Amino acid sequence: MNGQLSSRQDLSLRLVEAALEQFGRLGFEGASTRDIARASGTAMSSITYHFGGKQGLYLACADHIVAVIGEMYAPLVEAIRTDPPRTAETARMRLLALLETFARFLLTPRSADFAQFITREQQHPTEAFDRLYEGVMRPLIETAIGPMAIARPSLDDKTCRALAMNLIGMALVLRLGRACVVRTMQVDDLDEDTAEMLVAGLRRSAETLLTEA
Amino acid sequence: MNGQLSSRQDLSLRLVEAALEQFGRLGFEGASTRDIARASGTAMSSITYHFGGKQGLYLACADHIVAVIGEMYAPLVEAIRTDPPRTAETARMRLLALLETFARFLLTPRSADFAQFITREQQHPTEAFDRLYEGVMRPLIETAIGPMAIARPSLDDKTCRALAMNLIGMALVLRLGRACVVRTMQVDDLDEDTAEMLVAGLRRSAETLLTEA
DNA sequence: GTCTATACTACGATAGAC
DNA sequence: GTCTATCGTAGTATAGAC
Repeated sequence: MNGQLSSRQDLSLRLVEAALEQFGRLGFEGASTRDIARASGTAMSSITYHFGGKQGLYLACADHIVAVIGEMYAPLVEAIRTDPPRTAETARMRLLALLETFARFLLTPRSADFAQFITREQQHPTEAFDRLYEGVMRPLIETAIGPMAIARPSLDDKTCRALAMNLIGMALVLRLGRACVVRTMQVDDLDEDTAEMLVAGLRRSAETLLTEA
Repeated sequence: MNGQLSSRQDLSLRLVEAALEQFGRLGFEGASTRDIARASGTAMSSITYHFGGKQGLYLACADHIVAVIGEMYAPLVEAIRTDPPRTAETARMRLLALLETFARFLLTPRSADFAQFITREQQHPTEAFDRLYEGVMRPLIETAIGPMAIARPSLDDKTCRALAMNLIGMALVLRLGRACVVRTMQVDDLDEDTAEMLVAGLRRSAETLLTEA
C-alpha cells in the first residue's frame, strides 16, 4: 500500500480481515468500526483515512474476497482455459476438481466469514455483490459451463446452468448448513474423517450427475 | 394469545413477523427494537411487555419458524409415518415430494427472512438454533432417512445422511445463492418459467441420486 | 499516517401515566 | 396492554494534534 516492506501485515489488510469477520458475523449495521479498529490494533479514525468510512471498508471486504478466491482457483481455471477438455471423461474430471476445491474450502474455518458476507449480499445485493459476482462468481461459473456441456452433451444450455446450481448447492450446504450437517452426521464437530466422508459423498453424487445415463 | 378474536393480527404475531424480517436482514445486533416496533405499529416497550426484551423476541422468532415450517410439512411427514414406503419406487416418490415442497418454499419471498435467520444460526448457533434443529430440522431429516435407506439400499447409514445433505443443498442454493442463480440463469428475476425449470432440474437430479445404479 | 477528543445520533431498558 | 419520557451506553464521523 505504501510501498514499504513491513514485518507485520499492512494496516489496511489487518483492517479488512478484521472487518470481514465482524461484517460476516454481525452484518453491516451490526458491526462496529470501533471494534474492527480495536481488533486491528489501531484507532477508529484509521478506517476513515484508509477507506473513507464504514461503507468503503465494506466494499474493500468484497474486493478482498474476490482476490483470495480468485487466487485459489487461478490454476484450475487457467488449466481449463488453455487446454479445454474434449472428452466427457476429462471434462468431468476437471469439473470434479473445481467442485472438490470449493467443498474443501467451505469446510475450512476461513470460509465462515466469506460465506456469511456473501450470503447476505445474495439476499439483498448491494454494490458489493456486483463486485463479487463479476469478480469471481461469473468467471468461475462460465468457465465451468463449457466442460459441463461436454460432460452432458444431451443437456441444453439452460438445463446445464440449472445443473451447475445443483452442484454448487451440494457443496455450499457444507458451510451454510454446517451446524445441521454436524448434527445430522451425529458427530460433535466436523473432524477430519467426517469431512473426508462428506467430500467423498459429494464427489460421488457430482460424478453421477455429470455422467450421461 | 389473549383468547380474543381480532380482525387484525395479534400484536405479538405482528411483532414476531416484523422482527423476523429485521433480524434476518440485519442480524441480532443490527436489528433495532425501535424499528421493529414501528413496523408493527406499536411502541418499543411492547416488546419488553410481550417478550421480556430483544432476546426474548429473537427466540420467539425461532419458535415461529418451527411452527410455520412444521405446519407446511405436517401432511407429508404424517403420510410417511403412518404408511412407511416399502419399495424403492414409492420411497423415492415420497422423498421427491418432500424435496420439491422444500424447493418451492425456498423460491417464495417468505423464505427470505427465514433463511437468513437460520443461516446465521448455522454459523454461530445459539439457543435459537437448538429450537430450530429439534423443532423442525431433526424431525424432518430423520423422517427422510428411512425412505432413503429403502431407495438406496446399498448405502450405509452415514453415506445416506451425507446424500441427504447433498439433496438439501441442491434446494437450499435456490434461496441462499438466489442472486447468483438469477444471474447464472440469465434472467432479470426468478419468474415463473425459470422457477419451474429450476424445480424440474432439481427433481431430475434428485431422482438420479435416489436411484440405485 | 496514526492518534485523541468530541459532536451528534441511535440503541435497549425501564419507569410511570392511563 | 399500550403509551410517552428518560437514562445510560455505544454508534459513526470529524477536527485537529503530532
